[in-house]
Amino acid sequence: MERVTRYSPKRQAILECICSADCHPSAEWVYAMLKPQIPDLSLATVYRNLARFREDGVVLAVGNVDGQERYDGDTAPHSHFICRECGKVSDLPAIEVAVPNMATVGKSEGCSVTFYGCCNECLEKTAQN
Amino acid sequence: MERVTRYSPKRQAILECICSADCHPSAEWVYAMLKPQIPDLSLATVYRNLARFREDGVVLAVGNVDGQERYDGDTAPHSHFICRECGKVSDLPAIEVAVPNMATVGKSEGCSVTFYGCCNECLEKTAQN
DNA sequence: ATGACTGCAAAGACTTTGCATCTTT
DNA sequence: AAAGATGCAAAGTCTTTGCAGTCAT
Repeated sequence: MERVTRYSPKRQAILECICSADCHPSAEWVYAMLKPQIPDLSLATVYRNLARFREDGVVLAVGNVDGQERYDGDTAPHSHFICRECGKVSDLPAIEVAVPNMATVGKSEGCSVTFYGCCNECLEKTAQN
Repeated sequence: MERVTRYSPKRQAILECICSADCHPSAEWVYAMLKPQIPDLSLATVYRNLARFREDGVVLAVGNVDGQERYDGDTAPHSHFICRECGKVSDLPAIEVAVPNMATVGKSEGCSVTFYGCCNECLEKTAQN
């Protein structure tokens, strides 16, 4: 009953694209990025593989920005900063988080720490006006 | 250029519903909850007011669970636990978070700490089988 | 009266899915 | 050959929006 995973150049390309990107890309972004090199790539394939990667824990979902889910190929623990103006997602160091009452609600398997605000680029733009 | 906010019994009901709920409801949930008491309530009205509340900071978006955004009427700082099995959202105490490199990326205006795992109810169900 | 609020239905946006075809093993 | 992977287009979901009627001030 084991599901076999076969090699696929497209899957490989999608994974490498996410892992080499430093922008925490969306499915659409990955698609747009690879389409020139792989003309017969389908957006559905990107979505299908992204879902697979997430199941396998190879990739993490960072959160929804302007309606699109953003992914991170870096699974090492760290936190994020999301700009409310331009939607840019930046990395921040990992933070030690521990909650006393955890046992009262359930068993934690992961934690996401996300800061929201205005990135430096957008702050500058605002200051200029 | 000021936008005036008029009184509306439906808006009032929606806000009270969210604030009195302890389940971090979705738009659909609020609608289903109020529909019996307010038969001519429209789902669009729930969405419109939810968006307004969020703009005004009266309500917070907790995150997307199974495709639906969940809201929290408690704006006091605290963290959340989301069960991957049943989607239940539970409250946890606030956590002190501070990141050294914050200034390198932008100006933080808020922070969200969310734990993911399996809630106690689901753990029990799994254990029984 | 004026402008805000709402219902309804249509439109939008993102993501998933069915099916025939192509690939990998 | 068997089963997985993909393209394409259709379908699904959640959410937003246009418009005309209703309501608060």
